[in-house]
Amino acid sequence: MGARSEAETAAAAGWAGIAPPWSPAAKGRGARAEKPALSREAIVEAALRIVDTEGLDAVSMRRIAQEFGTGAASLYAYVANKDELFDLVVDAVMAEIADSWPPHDPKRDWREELKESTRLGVAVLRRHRDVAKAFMGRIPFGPNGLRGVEAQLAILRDGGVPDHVAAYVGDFLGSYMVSTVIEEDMWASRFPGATEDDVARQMGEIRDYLVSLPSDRFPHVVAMAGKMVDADRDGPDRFELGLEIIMRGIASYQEKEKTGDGAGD
Amino acid sequence: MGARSEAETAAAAGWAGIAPPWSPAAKGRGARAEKPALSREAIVEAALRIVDTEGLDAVSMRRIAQEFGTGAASLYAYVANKDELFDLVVDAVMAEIADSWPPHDPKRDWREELKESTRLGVAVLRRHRDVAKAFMGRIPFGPNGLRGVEAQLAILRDGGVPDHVAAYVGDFLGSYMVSTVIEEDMWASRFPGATEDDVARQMGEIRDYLVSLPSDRFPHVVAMAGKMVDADRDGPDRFELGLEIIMRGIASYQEKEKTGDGAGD
DNA sequence: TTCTACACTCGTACGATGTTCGCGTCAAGA
DNA sequence: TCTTGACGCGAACATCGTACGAGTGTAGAA
Repeated sequence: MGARSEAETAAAAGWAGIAPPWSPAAKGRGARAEKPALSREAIVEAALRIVDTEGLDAVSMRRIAQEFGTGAASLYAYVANKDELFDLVVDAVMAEIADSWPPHDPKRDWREELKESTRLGVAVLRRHRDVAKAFMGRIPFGPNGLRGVEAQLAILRDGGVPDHVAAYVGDFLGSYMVSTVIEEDMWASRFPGATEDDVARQMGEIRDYLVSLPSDRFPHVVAMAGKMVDADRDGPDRFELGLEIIMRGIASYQEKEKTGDGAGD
Repeated sequence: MGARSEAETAAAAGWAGIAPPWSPAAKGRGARAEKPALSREAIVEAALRIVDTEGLDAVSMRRIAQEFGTGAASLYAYVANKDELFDLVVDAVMAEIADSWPPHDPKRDWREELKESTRLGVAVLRRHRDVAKAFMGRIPFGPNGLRGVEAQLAILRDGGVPDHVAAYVGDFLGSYMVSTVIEEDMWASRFPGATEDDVARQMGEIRDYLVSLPSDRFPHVVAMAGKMVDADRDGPDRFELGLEIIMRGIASYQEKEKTGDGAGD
């Protein structure tokens, strides 16, 4: 319990109905006062808020219910189970991502458009701590996920990328976004409560460990220890490098001018 | 309980010490008969065996202990906690992967070598059901993980790929392998107990759903539904396509001949 | 050979988790 | 005012990871 109003405390203690007349609870079921009433959207919002402040692992049905001053069972009237709830959370984040994208401009270079989309998407994921973990093993085919896919396909096809490549690249870039953020968050989440400095020191220790390996068996690892570990710090550079690698790879499939020739599948 | 010997059953029931003299348990601590004695390696082996037969989520400390006819508490003498155990499992799989790789041959094309490594790695991951999920958010810097990194770096650097690119590509390909297998397994794991046909039907339904979308708002998704969903079935093709995209991207960074000039970092 | 002390095993318990069941309460209709 | 039906949600269940400490077999000392 933290700072909570009397009304919330009353509701949380199960006083609904026997609350004193000056309590909002006395005004009837729907008038449960400041806290938003239970609903699918409100539950998803609350879940996302908890992700932002306490991390994905802190999201439990009880913890969400607590946000409404009630018990976990109440949530099951609006959500089938935790898995479905996470589907909704993922789609809510996909909405943020798709909303962050500028409208498709066929005159721009498709590589730049795609890069920018991916950058913006990663930015949204980063804003929500480790929500990226929830994306793993989930098909983003909710309504907002589809908006994102549609936008990506528009860029790719207008850019002259063959359909069978374009059909795959959406998933590919999605996975890349998610992996990127998960990996970035790894260091921090592995040592909960660690400060930036702690993380930096941890990475220093790992680099020292790599350097200390027998250089006859691990010559390349020893030689590259600095580049491998330090690179993890300035994530943007790594991320941009991967992005550029992917774009160049895709570009090599680009049909410079659209001939009627089908590449088959 | 499945088919188990009398000795195991006795041990499982907590009869250690009061077992009848003809029971193997009576022969003393070390002689617990057929079942391997508790040890770090044996625990990791058991965990991996459960992953293979029942999936990653079925791996609990109790379930592993059951494999030895004992309780969960006994495992903590060999393993600090479940997280460390999973580190060991991951490294054990990394050992399999690294062992599956042929020795580096500088005369071969580095792209082909790298592709083959990745293919073999994915094959190992696939063999262990959804063990790939355990790789997520884990740095593969165990002894065997390092062997793998070393091998990849050797291929890349000998191939003339600049160091700062090579340092990143190892992680990149690792993520790609893991994401690939997780995505492939997604369909199956989402509907536990589903047969191949069930999965195929599920995917058909999704394709139908995509086709049924309003084509004014989702023109590209509707047009590409077939290519997007069906492509999920023959994973190898998608996987190979991604592999080729990555290789072409990396190749664009390749220095054709090694000049003394350092690319800096 | 007997006794002592140590190291290790593992039953039990604790606090979490997701989910289900059904009691009890509230608000609308008769 | 009384009845009725819907639904909120407290309590319970099965499962999880993990800590603790009593009990056990073994090895070394006497």
